[in-house]
Amino acid sequence: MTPARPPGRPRVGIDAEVFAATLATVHDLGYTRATMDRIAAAAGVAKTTLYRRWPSKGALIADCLVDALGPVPVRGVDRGEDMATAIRWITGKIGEPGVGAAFAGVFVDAVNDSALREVLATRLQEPYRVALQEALGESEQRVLFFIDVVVGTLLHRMGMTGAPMVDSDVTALIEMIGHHFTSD
Amino acid sequence: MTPARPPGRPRVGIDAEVFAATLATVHDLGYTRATMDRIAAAAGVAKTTLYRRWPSKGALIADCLVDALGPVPVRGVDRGEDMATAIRWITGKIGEPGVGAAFAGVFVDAVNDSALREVLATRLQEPYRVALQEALGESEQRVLFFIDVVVGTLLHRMGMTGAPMVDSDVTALIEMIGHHFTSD
DNA sequence: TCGTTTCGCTACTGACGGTATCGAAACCGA
DNA sequence: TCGGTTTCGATACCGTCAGTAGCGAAACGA
Repeated sequence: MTPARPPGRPRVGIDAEVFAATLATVHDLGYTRATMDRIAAAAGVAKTTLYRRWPSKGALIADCLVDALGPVPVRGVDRGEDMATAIRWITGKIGEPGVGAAFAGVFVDAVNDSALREVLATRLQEPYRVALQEALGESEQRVLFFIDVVVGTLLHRMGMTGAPMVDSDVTALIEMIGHHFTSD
Repeated sequence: MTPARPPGRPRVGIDAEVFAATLATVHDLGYTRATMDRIAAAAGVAKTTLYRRWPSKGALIADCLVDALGPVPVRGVDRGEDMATAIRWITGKIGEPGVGAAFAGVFVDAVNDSALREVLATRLQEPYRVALQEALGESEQRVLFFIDVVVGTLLHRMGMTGAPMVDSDVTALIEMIGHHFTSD
């Protein structure tokens, strides 16, 4: 049932090394200084190889984030618990080295790049929107609002101060949102 | 008491035209394509003149935003009313042509530019933080949290969809925040 | 008219995203 | 061992854009 391996030189597992090198470079130098040349050098790969696998820097970062984030850990039994879990999960992820800076950087790039915005909306936001809609039993509009508030708040703090949000504010965020989504 | 006019060619009111040209260019072409050459051309001014008055593109955009936003219209009598007023005010401003894109663009630039982040924090956020602290009678931490939630949410929606937040979601944001800040 | 300051213009540098080309490496099947 | 196929590496290159240098001219006050 496994498709026959195509002939030619195989695509060895370069993605993992590229993703790691991308996050490390972004963590060290920031999003704008993390050039494709530097990422390629850090991964021990030619720059042309990057462009053979990803159409643009934004697409590489987006895929890197998809890989770094993984699925949202919700179980679908208790709505309030799932919301708190999701908020603490994404807070922790954004606090990981390079993830927050990469997130904010690609998000900014997307503001004036409709193609990248499409990539971001479909590859990043869409899976989490669907998962949260099922787990929380909320409408699409309310889940999108939930994502806007959580991610927007965390990224704004990250962009303004350069550091992730402190725990007491995360707790306040959880209480505020939880109260809003359970008061009806 | 007015300081004697210095000799030499006077600095005529170029700022207003430059700010208008900046917002118009950003509105037409987006943040990244709004190059300093294009802004200068739209303002009928040489590019070198821009760099004589602002040290970088980010600083120009930041000053342009300060000019476009103006003071926050709070009166300091009713806390809930002032919060709703402030939220609707910044929502409307971000929805104005070019303001939202400029805001998101300079915010992204600032993520990896500590100098620009300093400019943004002091020239943009600081005055509003002080005004809101006085009007709302809240601590610095809670006002900064308030700003993170409001601006972050609006910018995230703007960046993800390319359009400002619809009115029903703005109302939900006001209710959620108002409830959170008056429940103790 | 002279001194001072700002402006416009042209040309330039350096960095970066992205592309083109060509030869070599890595695999499969025969 | 030997072609066929595909991917990779290296180098060179283009276009764009932020930011700078230098010079002459314009706009004032005295």
